Amino acid sequence: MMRTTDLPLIRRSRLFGAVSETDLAAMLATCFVQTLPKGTIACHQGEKPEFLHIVLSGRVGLFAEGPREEVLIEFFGPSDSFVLPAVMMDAPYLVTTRLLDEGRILFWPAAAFRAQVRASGGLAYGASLLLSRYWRTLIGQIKDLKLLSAIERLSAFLLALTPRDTGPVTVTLPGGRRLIAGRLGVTPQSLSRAFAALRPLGVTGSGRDVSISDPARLRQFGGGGALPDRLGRR
Amino acid sequence: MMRTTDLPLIRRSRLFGAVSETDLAAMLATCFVQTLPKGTIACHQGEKPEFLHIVLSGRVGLFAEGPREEVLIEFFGPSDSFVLPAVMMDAPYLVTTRLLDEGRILFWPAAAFRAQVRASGGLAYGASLLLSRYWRTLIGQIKDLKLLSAIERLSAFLLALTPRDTGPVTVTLPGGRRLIAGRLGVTPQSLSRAFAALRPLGVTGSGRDVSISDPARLRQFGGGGALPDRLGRR
DNA sequence: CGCGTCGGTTGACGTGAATCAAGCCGCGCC
DNA sequence: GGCGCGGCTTGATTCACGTCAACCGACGCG
Repeated sequence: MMRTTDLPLIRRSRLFGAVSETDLAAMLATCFVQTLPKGTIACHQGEKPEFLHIVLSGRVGLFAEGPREEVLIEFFGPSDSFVLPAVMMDAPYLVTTRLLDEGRILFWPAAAFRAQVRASGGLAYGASLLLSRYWRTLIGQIKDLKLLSAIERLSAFLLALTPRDTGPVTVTLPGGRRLIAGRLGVTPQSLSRAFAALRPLGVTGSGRDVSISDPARLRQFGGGGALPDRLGRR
Repeated sequence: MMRTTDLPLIRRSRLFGAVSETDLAAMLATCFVQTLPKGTIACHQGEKPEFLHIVLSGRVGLFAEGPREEVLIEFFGPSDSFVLPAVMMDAPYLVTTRLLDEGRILFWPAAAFRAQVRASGGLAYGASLLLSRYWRTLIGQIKDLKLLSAIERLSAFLLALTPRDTGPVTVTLPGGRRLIAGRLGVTPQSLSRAFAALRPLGVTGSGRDVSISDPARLRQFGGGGALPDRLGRR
């Protein structure tokens, strides 16, 4: 169930930055890996966690289910672990997680994880580092939601996808536009209009590919979006 | 600078739940406590952290500064530590923090904290627990922002302030209405209207005091707001 | 006392984004 | 080919919330 090619991916997660090889091997003894098809629901909002999940390949989305609709909160990519807070606290999931592509996921029994994070300082340190990064991405998102217009949020989001200090680029959206819309807190229609509004500023493309002719110009328009730490791929 | 009455408050923070008395004493050797007046800015958005701060008394607000305005993101109360993620990662503050009342604050030099969290598994474990709780409050807030109307958010916010399973109560808002408005992502005027809209549902009161005649009725109206873990006082 | 200030409320109006509703295009399938 | 379907765009209309502005009461102060 666990391949030799999985190990380097597992090692890369910040969770294990301060864990020795031998300790890591012992920890993984209770875990298993599964390849799951696109659309699989790994956690369901409201239920108690049975496993900590770590993404080895593919992408996963965190979805918030509301009384009327469901929106994406954040993407996770390889080497990210998700629902760590729920597992740590043994509290019900606040979100539903769904695979956005086919992907390989590491399953770590929740009780075993809690025991090990209490026993291993290195693992606990890794967890706090990981959670620190996640906190910052959420703070960035809240700032965007409260302070920026839809167009500015899209602009900031696109800029967060582009490498720093680059010329014209084309970036790949981490999902269909329906998903991006949820992530930005707007409807798909409004997202479409926002793209249209950015066209005069050099943003073009269709589907998952977006070209930005002049990132610097876009950046000065966006007023400086607040997404310094980004999750997902890489 | 540190009083004997401070110690119990320090102990109460989840940060130290798994730290022994003697270790705690050693950690606190590098720290100091200050009483600061209302309005003091403890951290300024964009700067690098010099200290980890822990609230011993009073309340602290996290503010996001945008291009046009500034809004409150979250409250912190006694036994909370703030800007922990920035200190952990030695990265610039994403927010500005300001004392909402006069308060006593523990200052813990950032470099010393980082060294100790790497050395002490108990401290790292406490940090990951604390950060887990914070993650959940932010997720709750994002869900509210994306899925609920202003009135529903106010309803959910008020309910998060009231004890579970209670009859008529009067709760105390953690700040003036201008602050609450920012926390809920609306303008003060809209907050005022939202209060007016909830009046028929049994929400009355002025200033910082709000009476709720029938929390159950309010709860079923709110569609189940998403703030299970609350920060701030207590 | 008169006066200014501040926090909050209320009203009239404007606007950004949601909603409703077509339309377009690429794709799989009978 | 003809057809249905899902993802995306576009237009017209509606609505929630922001904006501008007036007003009110509490408070502090000369």
